Amino acid sequence: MRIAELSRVSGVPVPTIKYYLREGLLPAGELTSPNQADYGDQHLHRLRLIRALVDLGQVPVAGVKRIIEALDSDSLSLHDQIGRAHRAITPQPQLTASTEARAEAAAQVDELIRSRGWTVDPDAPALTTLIETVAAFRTLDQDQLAGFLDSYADAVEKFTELEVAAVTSRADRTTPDQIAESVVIGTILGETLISTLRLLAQESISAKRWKAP
Amino acid sequence: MRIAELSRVSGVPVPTIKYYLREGLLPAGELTSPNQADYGDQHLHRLRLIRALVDLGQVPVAGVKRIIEALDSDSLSLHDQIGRAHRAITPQPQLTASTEARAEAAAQVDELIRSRGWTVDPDAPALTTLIETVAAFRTLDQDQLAGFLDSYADAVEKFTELEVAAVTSRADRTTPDQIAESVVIGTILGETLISTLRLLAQESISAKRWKAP
DNA sequence: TCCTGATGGATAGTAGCAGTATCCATTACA
DNA sequence: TGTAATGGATACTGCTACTATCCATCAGGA
Repeated sequence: MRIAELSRVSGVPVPTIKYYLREGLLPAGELTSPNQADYGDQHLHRLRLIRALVDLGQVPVAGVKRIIEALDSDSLSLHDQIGRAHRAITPQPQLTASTEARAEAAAQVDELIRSRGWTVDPDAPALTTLIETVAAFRTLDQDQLAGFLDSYADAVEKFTELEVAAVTSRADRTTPDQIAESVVIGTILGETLISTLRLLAQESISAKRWKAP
Repeated sequence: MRIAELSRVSGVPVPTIKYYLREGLLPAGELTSPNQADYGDQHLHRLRLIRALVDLGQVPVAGVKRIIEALDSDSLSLHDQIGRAHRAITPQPQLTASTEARAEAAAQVDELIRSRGWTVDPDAPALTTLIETVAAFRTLDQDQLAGFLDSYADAVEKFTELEVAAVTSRADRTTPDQIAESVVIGTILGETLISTLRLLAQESISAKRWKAP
């Protein structure tokens, strides 16, 4: 398939495909002559993955690149592939909390992780964001929300169990590469799923409780 | 307090504060002379809210403005305030799915909402995103993840119950304005909380299951 | 064989976002 | 009384994610 057809089938404009090629998100097609290349199904698949991560997952292009590099490096263990994908999508936020608020929040988070027996790299960027967020709740006079941290963690563990089940339910039928891809898609698009479901659930409850008659 | 002190206390640079003033995110201080204005605690509080939404919640500045306008308009019912805040943070993604995939996904989502008895505005932008995401799962050969939609919704309802409890637990002690603000903070920072907790839970499980020995 | 239109590859340009920087005529206050 | 800060206006910057243009080929139909 040539680039025009790839563009037509995927719905991605040709200049954008060229841009993804330049950025190394998409592998080059097989050159059949100095100015003709052939693209296959794997290019279409990759392109769809890119668009899903960018459009739905709101992952920046540079992040998609890091994710793809992790997926493509078969020398990495699945755990390391997942770790890199996580790092690629965890924004390192501006540290905005006061030192005291952060220390308090860090203690609460540490206690949470300890009591749940989670194994977490102390350098995980998500940890910083979590601490900063808990601190923000307090700074914004929303201590009661910070108090629900443990219940939030309960519900989150449910998701994670679901996802592990979803991934392992196919483990016998797929290659490690496909498992890694499933995990990445589940992590990123799963978040979009959760947040939109949450919005809808909230809207529904809000309508029942507070809608003007 | 003058702008320099507001900057020092909040950690936000003076030019940025001026930018927020220009954009109407922050109300002007009270002018005590043509070139001196006085800022109070409500300015500091507002500034902290802005930074939390921007830095932690990843809400674009234009979205923060719409949220603040919703919070400030006391003519709106709580339900409408929440609705506007939701709209301000729901991105309208590029429609990327094929017509058939979208129709299938829409049917699944409709069925989900019907079976749960949710009251959802058919124009809710989150609905479009949800349908597009479910369609993307299928297009990316991850049908098994789409199949978990109902279980995801189960877990999401738990969050929403938690949040309603958190908000109403203070309802007798706060004004409607403060309830609306709590809901907004809970919605947006709550999402940050959920996604970082999810990342940590995944990392922990991934370490236990797949970490190279 | 000739011509039209597409292609790969390179380079340059653009729109939007979130600030930063600069300037100026005041004004606070040591 | 002079130095530093302020409100307000305008201009500039860095970054991201594309778009546009150009060009020397090259495929495929008339």
